[in-house]
Amino acid sequence: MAYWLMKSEPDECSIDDLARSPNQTVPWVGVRNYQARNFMRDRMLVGDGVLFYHSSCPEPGIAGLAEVASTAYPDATQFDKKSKYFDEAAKREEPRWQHVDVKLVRKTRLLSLAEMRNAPSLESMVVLKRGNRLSITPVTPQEWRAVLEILERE
DNA sequence: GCCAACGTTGGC
DNA sequence: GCCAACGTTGGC
Repeated sequence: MAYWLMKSEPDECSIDDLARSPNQTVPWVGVRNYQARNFMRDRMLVGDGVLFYHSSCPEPGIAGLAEVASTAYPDATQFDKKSKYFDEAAKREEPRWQHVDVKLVRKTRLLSLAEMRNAPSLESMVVLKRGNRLSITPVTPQEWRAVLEILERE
């Protein structure tokens, strides 16, 4: 059992969008970074914990808890010329991009980026490291518990 | 809109 | 393999 933080722009898919999706599940399409892809392809298992994070928005932060709901499979948008995620270098017989499905566990209060930065127990989180831009980052069990503990305080 | 940080591309 | 140029991310 592993834990992850996954960034989503609320304009694209917010925690409420996730809650309204069929089975409260969305395919995590559009990742076009090899390191993030490799996490999904090589390390994610069904049931892994996910911190659902809102990025590139007025109030960035953790907006809910989710879980990995599938192992990785090819991202259809890489072959779709009309998609903004189209990748003309991707071949059907050798898909370059893969993704997992993510299912809502529960919406939480927003644990803002500022509050995350202020929490000593979250200091080691990869997502808070200077210059980090990865949209998917590993979370340690200790960090996961610390996030839950902070959320339970209110 | 700015800009730091980092990833990717492509010439050599 | 090096590295400059360029593109993207994402907080502010």
